[in-house]
Amino acid sequence: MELNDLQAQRQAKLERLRAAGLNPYPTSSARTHGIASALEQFDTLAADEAGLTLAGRIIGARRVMGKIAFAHIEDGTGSIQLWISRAEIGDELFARFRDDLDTFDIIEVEGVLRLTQKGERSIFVRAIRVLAKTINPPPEKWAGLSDVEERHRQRYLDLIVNSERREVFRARARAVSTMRRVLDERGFVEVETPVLQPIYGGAAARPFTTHHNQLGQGLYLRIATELYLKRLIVAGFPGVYEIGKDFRNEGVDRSHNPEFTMMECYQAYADYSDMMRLVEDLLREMSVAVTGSTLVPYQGHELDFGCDWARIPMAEAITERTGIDIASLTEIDALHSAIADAGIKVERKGTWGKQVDELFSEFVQPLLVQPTFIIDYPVEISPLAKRKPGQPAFTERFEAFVAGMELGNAFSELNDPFDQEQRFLDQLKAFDAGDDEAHQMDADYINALMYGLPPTGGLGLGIDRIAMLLTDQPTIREVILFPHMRQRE
RNA sequence: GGGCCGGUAGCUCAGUGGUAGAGCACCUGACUUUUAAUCAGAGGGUCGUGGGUUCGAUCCCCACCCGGCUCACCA
Repeated sequence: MELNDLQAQRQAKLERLRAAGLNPYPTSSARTHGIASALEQFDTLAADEAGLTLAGRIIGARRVMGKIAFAHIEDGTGSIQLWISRAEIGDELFARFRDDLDTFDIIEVEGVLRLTQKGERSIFVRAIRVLAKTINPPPEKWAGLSDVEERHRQRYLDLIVNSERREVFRARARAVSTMRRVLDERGFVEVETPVLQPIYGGAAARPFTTHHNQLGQGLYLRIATELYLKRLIVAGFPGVYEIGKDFRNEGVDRSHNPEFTMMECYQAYADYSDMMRLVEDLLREMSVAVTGSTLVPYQGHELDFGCDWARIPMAEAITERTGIDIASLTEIDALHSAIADAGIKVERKGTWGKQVDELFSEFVQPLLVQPTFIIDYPVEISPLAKRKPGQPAFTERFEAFVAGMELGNAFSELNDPFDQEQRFLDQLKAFDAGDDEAHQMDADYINALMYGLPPTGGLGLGIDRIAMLLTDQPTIREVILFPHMRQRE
């Protein structure tokens, strides 16, 4: 291991500890209290002059004077000041604290709680022991670690130094546990389905590929859990859900990470309207659990998860923003002509469904700040959704939008095996025509449908994006502990 | 993938075609109530990587690597 000067100095201190017969990495701590609990009981413990042992990482500067020293330790529950008197602990231990310990070292102190003259709650130290000597020095005292790349690559250091960021991940955990609680209470069964799949499906995306050596089999990392979960509704579960990682081989930006966490749930004898109410309920409960309110600040907006979400048919939304009535322009050429006649600047797409999606993404989606359901998507871009009665070109599908971001996708699940087979065949044609995100044919899924899928409502929600909203973070990387980074030499 | 911006000490950042700078941190010394402790002193650099131009490149040119923003693509 090559060490720089600062690391070498710390290693030398470590060797001095060893030379003095001290183990710089002992097996356990004799801690009697967490710091937060010691502070809660401070008055009582201080009055009793009760001896206690605390442990933690030295944070901030050590303030060492000739015969007295101060420092703070932090243990994940809180932080407390150490008050170290040379007269109390003796010359040798005082010198060891001064000469062989550093900021970031993890130590254990025995002593009594006592207020300093300045009134700070402190532990008046009678003994010190090293629990883990650190080799790497801390970043700058005030600016801290601010380089975004380093914060993401060395998340552990980011979270040590910028300890308030730990709250973002605690909040994310509260959001997920709330989601689980709500789903569990409603009778959904949490299940786990394959990540390694011989056929991928359930979303429009390019997959990662991998390989099983012993079986000599090519495999995909799942892009969605959808088709396996619906097999379980066929199997007789009244409702199932899975919270797990999906993997999509696509670009990285402020709202996309190649691996991301998705919650998908399916409910027998329900439809997409039920899923809309479920989304409303989930986000309402999650926002309260995370922020204490249904009014959530996000990047200068105030999002309201307290009331019912707007429900706007996609065709209406597009007509309102562009003047183009996609419902009456059901051929690609007619749609292109209308776009040209209206003088609308938008990228030309090769198929009607993709063109509609493009109009929507360009002119409608960015405006959807408050929670909104866009409903009734074109069948062409919804190969797993049931057709809308009386409007066969559209489906009972919605996507949930907040702050211009798509949070989720849901539909009344297509359960007609013949229609489903035809949709897959259409997807294969699209794939052959160059749409590399088109679905594969999943014959086993068709076989499952042929045993009967009850009318089912299905929903997928992006957990990372919800975490962004509820913690007011501008990018998905700030709510992912270890976001994908290009490998560094 | 395109465009723009960036990479200099452990960290945060200045800077220049001619010996590489600051603050913090670190090290040495002083100091018995600090909390951005204070005071005095010292050390610390393949200036992202590789080429090129030049008497001389951290600086100019080219390529590449890594990142940020943005556009494209996408859930």
